[in-house]
Amino acid sequence: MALRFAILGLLLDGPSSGYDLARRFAEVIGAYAWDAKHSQIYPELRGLEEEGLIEVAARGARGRTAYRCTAEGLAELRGWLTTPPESRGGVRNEHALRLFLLPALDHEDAIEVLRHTEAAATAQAERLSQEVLRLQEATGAASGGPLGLTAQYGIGSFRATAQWARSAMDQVAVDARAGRWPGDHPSRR
Amino acid sequence: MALRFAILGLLLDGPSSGYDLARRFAEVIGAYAWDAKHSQIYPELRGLEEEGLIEVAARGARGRTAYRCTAEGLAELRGWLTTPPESRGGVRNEHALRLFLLPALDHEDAIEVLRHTEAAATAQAERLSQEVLRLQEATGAASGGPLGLTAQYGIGSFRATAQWARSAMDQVAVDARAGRWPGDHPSRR
DNA sequence: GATAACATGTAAGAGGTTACATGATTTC
DNA sequence: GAAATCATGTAACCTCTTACATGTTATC
Repeated sequence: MALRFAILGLLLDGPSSGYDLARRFAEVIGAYAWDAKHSQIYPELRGLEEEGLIEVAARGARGRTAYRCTAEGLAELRGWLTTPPESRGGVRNEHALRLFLLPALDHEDAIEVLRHTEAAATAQAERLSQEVLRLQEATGAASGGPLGLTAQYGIGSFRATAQWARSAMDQVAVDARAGRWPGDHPSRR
Repeated sequence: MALRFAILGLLLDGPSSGYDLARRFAEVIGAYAWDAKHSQIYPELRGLEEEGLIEVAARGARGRTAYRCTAEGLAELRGWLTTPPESRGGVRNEHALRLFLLPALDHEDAIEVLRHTEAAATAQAERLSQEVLRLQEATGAASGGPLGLTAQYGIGSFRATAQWARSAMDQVAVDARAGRWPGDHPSRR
């Protein structure tokens, strides 16, 4: 379901071909919010056109077909955005899973993994901060535009992760000293 | 790939049947880290057994088959945990996507959505805080055990989201007053 | 004896990835 | 003219969800 709305949203920035969309997924949004390959995009575009949510805006060389979002498409997207996701069921977050499984490692390895987590999250937050500055300059908007807002969200998440990792290292060390770290006793689990 | 490691990790807490695992996914871990249904779990258990990563620990009434993690299974899990995810490609986060698409809404609806986001994130953080307190009491560990650590991670993420949403509301308001909010001008996009 | 909970299984289909495949145009 | 890039398509395969299906044991 989400893919079609991602496409509708991207088409609001101007007519795009499947090829254009694939590039924007791969180069930009794929790193922040949602990813998709061309093999998924082209069939979806056909579906969206059949439903009247997008229409052909132009045909160019090499069989290029650019689409635009119709009024119906915009209405559909707005409807989806203003309906809160029912959710509450079924997180599927590999990062969180890895953290949850950390007690399978002995405390030294666990701390090592947390060190990596902390370093990676800090680096990501740093990278996005640069990105936001660049976007604010480029757009002139306080938010740095839609990408700026999303990037700011990413910064907050990564900083929270880094902070959590530091605190978790301490807690693992404390538990390990007290002989309470599960991964140090694989036999009696 | 992740499912098999989730199962191996769960089996470290003691022998479990597919039914037991399904319940733990549905009632606990599914809300924090990873979810799976029994229709996925049973075939995976068969695969893991064929590969020697788990073995039958007991057979009980009603065809119940409990498995335990073998030494090979633990080694496999530890290998996966200590190998950093290559990632860098292909986020698939519906929440982030929704935030990214926010500029498709007029500024009033966008702020309304952000208000919801803020309220929901705050409530989740609150709920998890209670949970951590409970886990710390129950386990006697500073971390509150593996679930406690994962829950703390969740708290940090939700607080970051709530904070971001407050800041985003301000920025949308500023951009809207300056006539720079894209969703207020659907025609000239 | 009925009902709830335990326990496992299969099948159809959506969503997604990787790989294979093809051809047109631009650029050097 | 070769190579890179543009541009689209298909097929096999994996993961996951939903629904259908079946039988057993405990509890009231």
